[in-house]
Amino acid sequence: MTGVGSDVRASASGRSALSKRASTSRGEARAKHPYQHIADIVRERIRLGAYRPGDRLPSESRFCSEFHVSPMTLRRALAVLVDEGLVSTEQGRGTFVRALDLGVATFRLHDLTRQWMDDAVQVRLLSASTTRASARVAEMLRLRQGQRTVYLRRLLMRDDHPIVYHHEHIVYDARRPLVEAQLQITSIEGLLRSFGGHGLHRGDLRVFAVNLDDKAAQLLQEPDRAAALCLEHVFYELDGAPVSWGWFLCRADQFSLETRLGPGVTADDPEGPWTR
Amino acid sequence: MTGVGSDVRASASGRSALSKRASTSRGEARAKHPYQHIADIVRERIRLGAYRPGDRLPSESRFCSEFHVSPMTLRRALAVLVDEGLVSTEQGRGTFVRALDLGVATFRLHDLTRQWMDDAVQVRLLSASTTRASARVAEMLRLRQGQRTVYLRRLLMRDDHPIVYHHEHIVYDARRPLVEAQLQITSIEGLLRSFGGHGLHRGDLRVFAVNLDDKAAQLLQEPDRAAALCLEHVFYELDGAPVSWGWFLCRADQFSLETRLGPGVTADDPEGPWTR
DNA sequence: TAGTGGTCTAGACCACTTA
DNA sequence: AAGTGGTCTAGACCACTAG
Repeated sequence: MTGVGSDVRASASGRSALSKRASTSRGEARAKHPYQHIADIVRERIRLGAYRPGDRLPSESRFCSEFHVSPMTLRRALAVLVDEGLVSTEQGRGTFVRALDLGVATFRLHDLTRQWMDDAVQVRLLSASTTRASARVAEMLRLRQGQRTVYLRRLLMRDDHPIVYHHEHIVYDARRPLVEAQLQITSIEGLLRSFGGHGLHRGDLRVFAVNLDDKAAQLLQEPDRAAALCLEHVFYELDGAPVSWGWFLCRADQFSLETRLGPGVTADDPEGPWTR
Repeated sequence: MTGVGSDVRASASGRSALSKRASTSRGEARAKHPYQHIADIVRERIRLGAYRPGDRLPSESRFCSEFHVSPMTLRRALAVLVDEGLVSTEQGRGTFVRALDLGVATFRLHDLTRQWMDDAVQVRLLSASTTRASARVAEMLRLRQGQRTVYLRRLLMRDDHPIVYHHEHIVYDARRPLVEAQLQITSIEGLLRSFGGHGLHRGDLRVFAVNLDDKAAQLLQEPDRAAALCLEHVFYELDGAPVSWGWFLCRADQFSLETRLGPGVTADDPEGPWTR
């Protein structure tokens, strides 16, 4: 298939008079841009072991010659692989295939949230009350102890089963309709959007494991002290003042963060059936 | 400070005869590349609210005029902000400031591993034995039940306190010195590198919360059923065959994944002290 | 049709590494 | 000094969106 593949331009875009874009004539085979095509080829070579971890790749100028593209385009292609964590570059030395390294893995919170972005998921407001900031809340929201805050508790349900328990302390500010707006929320989209929708501008997030206390366990229909994934958040206003501090407690059996290291499988090529 | 800042070139590199690089003469003030400088300026404008969530940014050509750089350079600058999740681009429509969105947050595993990459952390091999694959192990490693595997258990200690418990099933293969090499490992660097060092090429990772069973709890000196952050891994050979399946069980009080949403604070500007 | 972002060219000079 | 990656230019054409 993609195999050797020199002269990328001929098979993709390029302004070379012939071929505005390959095969738009029959609407098949999504045309690839040269940089994507090159990235795919090099990734495939890494996957197949033509370039092995620690190896230095051919220099950029060599690649330019091989693929008949300009330096900028070749560079763009390599940037894709750098971005994927597959290779790393060192000025003056070269571009190297990275060995498997746990450290470079990244997880997207999207993987978590899309699990509760389902339409079947409903938001149930458990309680909403104004309170006086405890010492801890005051510290997190940079208030003086005893100042007014609003305390919200919500339960996210799917098919009448609880999956996430959320609670949150919000600085009380009569000028801002933040709280009123939050009380209206009954959908997940609304909940997630609400954080960004009202002047909130920055946030700090933290994911860790917790044991559910008896109240939370009961709400989530889990055994007492069951483990849960906790997503803690603090949101800030434009001027840097914290306005919200809260936690999403996610049932451990429903939520995880996943990712892949190394060259992914680009196309078909189902890489197995493996049974030794 | 960075403020308005038109004509980025004059204050940074550029080939404009004058100024090879600003202020190399007294070795102060790390010179910025134009694209970095522009990204900083635009990020600052977002942070200060000059461009607000949902707003369309000036078009690329306008920015080019303002900063006196070429389209490619301007584009590079915006790419930085796209990468940070601060703005998003839509072909034919424009570039927009993103509202706060939980979904786009990313966590780096590096944040986890650097917490145990400390020199003070030691690796203790608890046991190493050849076993026959159970149904579950066989399924994960794509073996037939009863085939030979190696089972390793390790404890990571800091200051004589256990922080991570790792165990792992490895396909037994006399040709490969993988297991032998793993047995030698006494440092963290060695452990993390070992995954990449022996032909392993790809991996799937998963992070979730678990309750420690009594053995694990005892080893980690935690109460029974304490919550822990579990990092599960499966590593594959070049040809796609799985060779290792294991878990890092991390004490919940020692490990978390953290990240920030929205425009970070670029330079000084300590954005506080906040007490209302 | 005008305006926007997306890609690409064919060079150039720079900073860094290695011999 | 030679070779490598890093940045930049001053345009060009394309695909997409919206009036």
